[in-house]
Amino acid sequence: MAEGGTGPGGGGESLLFLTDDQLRRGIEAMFFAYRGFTADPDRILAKMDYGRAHHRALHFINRMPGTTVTNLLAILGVTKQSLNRVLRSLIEDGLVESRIGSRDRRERHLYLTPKGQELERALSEAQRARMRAAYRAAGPQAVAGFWQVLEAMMDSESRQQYLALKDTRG
Amino acid sequence: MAEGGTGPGGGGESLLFLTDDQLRRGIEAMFFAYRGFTADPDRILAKMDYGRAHHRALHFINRMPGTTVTNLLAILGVTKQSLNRVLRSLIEDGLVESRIGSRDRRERHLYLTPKGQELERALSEAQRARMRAAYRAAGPQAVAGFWQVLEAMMDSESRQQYLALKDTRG
DNA sequence: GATTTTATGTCAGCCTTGTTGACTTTCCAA
DNA sequence: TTGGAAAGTCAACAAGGCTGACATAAAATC
Repeated sequence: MAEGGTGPGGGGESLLFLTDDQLRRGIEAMFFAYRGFTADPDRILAKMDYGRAHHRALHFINRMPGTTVTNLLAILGVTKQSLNRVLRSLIEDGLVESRIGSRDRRERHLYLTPKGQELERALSEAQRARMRAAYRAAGPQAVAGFWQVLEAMMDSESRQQYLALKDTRG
Repeated sequence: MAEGGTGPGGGGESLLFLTDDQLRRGIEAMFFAYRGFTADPDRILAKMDYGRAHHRALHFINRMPGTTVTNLLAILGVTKQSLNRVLRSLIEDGLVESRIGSRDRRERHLYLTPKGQELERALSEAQRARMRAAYRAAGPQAVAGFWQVLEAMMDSESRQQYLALKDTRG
């Protein structure tokens, strides 16, 4: 009882934040927060004939205009058959344009059309609004910690993809 | 250049952390981190005939022994048909026990059997191990910020459920 | 006591989004 | 010129969401 929040061994940092209860709290926070995170775009998508998979494709095509299908596959972590079904509907509906590569004509380079940009904008603005509110409520120091923990939670491959995108302007 | 991290207007807090780039960073961090968050239990579940839905049911039955079906429904946010499919297989396989309520005999109270506890333990330990590593890498201050932002991101109903669980011992 | 409401379970059917496997077409590069 | 990579397609399947309809038991209410 004498130690309070300063740590047991006097070794400097407290390890109280590593108890099973604190870990469980993080697990449940991730579960409930992710539900909120997806809720707003999901409502928009439900009105059209699209799902979360379409949103993810639109997001990353917007972030990496001209990306190839193979690259998108690696980022999304799904099979090409699964992605292809999504891409096909986006292309048919005129949201995504697929251009044959000039250097390597086997490759397809993906771009959002103006219509695709419009939907992407609506979806991401809904998501940004919630993120903005959360940032504002928590403050800049909390946001820095939020990034740190999430980054440390990623698989190394995801982390590399995340870091590669991090300093890229949208 | 002169302002650094102290903010533009001298109004106290910097608002640099609210730029669209910082919001986008949070969005992508959630996407990639959630993938890591579910990866380890998913690998265990894939060996058995279970999925993420079974994991979620096991988690919350473990956290709230004796909970009713209706309560679990509210927490998981799915339909009773969807939950029932999952519960039926867990009960058939002897991981979950469903006891008729003593006060209200319409209610079913749900408990993990020893076998269910064993699987839940394996799944949550995999998830805790990753969370522990992330906490350790980021440090206690970052963890506090991580909780704050996630909590602010939840819908109010989810937040109430989260807070109700937060101070409950497992 | 009769009626209504609540809690649960179940059947049927649908959708999205993931999977594997087999196969074709295109086309770069050795 | 031929092997193999990149892209796309078709078929089949599964998990896990959904809606709607319906059944049953028990509690609550009139």
